[in-house]
Amino acid sequence: MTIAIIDDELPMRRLLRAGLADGVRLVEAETGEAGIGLVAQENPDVVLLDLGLPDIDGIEVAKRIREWTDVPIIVLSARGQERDKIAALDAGADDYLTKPFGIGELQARIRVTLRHAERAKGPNPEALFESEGLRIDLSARQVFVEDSEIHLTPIEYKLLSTLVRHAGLVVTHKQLLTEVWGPAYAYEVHYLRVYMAQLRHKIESNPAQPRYLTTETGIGYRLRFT
Amino acid sequence: MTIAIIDDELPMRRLLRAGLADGVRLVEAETGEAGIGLVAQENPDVVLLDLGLPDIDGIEVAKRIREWTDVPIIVLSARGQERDKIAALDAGADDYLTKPFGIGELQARIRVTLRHAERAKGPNPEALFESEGLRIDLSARQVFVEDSEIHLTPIEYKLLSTLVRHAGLVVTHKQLLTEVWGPAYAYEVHYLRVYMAQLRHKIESNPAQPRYLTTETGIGYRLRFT
DNA sequence: ACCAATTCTTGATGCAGTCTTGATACTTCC
DNA sequence: GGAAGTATCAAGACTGCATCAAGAATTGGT
Repeated sequence: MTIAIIDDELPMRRLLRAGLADGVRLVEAETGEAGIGLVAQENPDVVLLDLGLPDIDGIEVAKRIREWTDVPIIVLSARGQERDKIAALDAGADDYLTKPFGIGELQARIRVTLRHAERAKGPNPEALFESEGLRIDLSARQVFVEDSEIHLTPIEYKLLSTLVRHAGLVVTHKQLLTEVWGPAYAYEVHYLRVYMAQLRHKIESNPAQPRYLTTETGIGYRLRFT
Repeated sequence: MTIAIIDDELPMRRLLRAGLADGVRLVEAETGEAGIGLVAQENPDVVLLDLGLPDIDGIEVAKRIREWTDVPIIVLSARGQERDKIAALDAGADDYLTKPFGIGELQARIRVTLRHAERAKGPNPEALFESEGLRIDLSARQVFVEDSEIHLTPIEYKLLSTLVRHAGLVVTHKQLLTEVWGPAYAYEVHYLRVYMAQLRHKIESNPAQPRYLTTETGIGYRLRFT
């Protein structure tokens, strides 16, 4: 069992260390960026996240982590405002505790998330797609073609990452549109065509005969493995 | 979407009705026993549970519900003691809000539980037909013949998947036509002939003497196992 | 707060793949 | 042997796809 702590305050980390030490491996980060990297590297079972980080906002950290993993995130924050809680929970957090909190309650809430994880566990989605000349790292938000990094616009990246999360499977037009542009755009198939063309130009060596981003006529698109 | 409320205080139930009314069906019970029956009967998507019930304790209600279902339980309680929270969470509750709480926070926490439930449903089981040289994976929308993938057009695929869903059984002309082309085409048997021929050419090694896609003269077609 | 650069949206066009339809030959059962 | 049901082939109609390009909106830097 591994628990990741993303918090810049040493006293809080000490408290957590003292309260969680039994048979658990703790890994810690003091900034948002470091925290995201830590989660990507350690693949912990639970993430304890403070909102008041020195670099990026905790909400943003939660969103970034949610881009590639469903690991339980429990927010520990001094902010008790309702709008902070709602924002954090909707950003992908699984629970929200206001400081100060009892360590026993935190332990109980960790047990709840583990119970959920136990029930939900299946083929965990890979945070990395790698195939010959193409490498896509969802946790680092980086795409490499033949070992050189490629710049993608936000929509291009979101579209590609959606395909990566379902790598090998057909993803329907509707599914892509709702996940990338939102439910209101579920039938704007033209957008997909434009952006698939752009992605192919950036990723494929011969965009007219794609190796990776293949068309499933009448259905959607697919990211092929080989 | 159905939400079950187990609470004996009318003002609280009124508050919840007002705050959750949008497109949600609310079912209510005032006692623990009635609440357990309600959950069993209505099979709600979320249960909101008060701990201070007139008959049995809320903790006990949570345990009883957990004996047969994983439906999300959110405890709403006036008791703010840590030991109550721990007891409730360990009894099977998924979240614990202390009264008074903001209705917005409750809505957000309900969204979290629904997210979890969505994820726990997981990939649909047994969407796979496999027999000697033929493999059909409905979830990936892929068809393999002798380990090499076969490309099917949308109608071809829909037709084959309909046969797969009734693998081994005879599927009538009418049934196939209504499921693939729609009710308006229920008697266009000619379409079936054309597409069955195409499917056989793609799937059978000897289309004139089909091993898998067999004709049931006057009735329909069948996908044989061996 | 402004300007420049990037990114997003939208329309138009040619093309490829898919569907529909008709004609014809074959098979099976009575 | 005839009739109903079935298989096959092929061409035109049609839908869906790729691509280019220009104006609108947004973003980032000063």
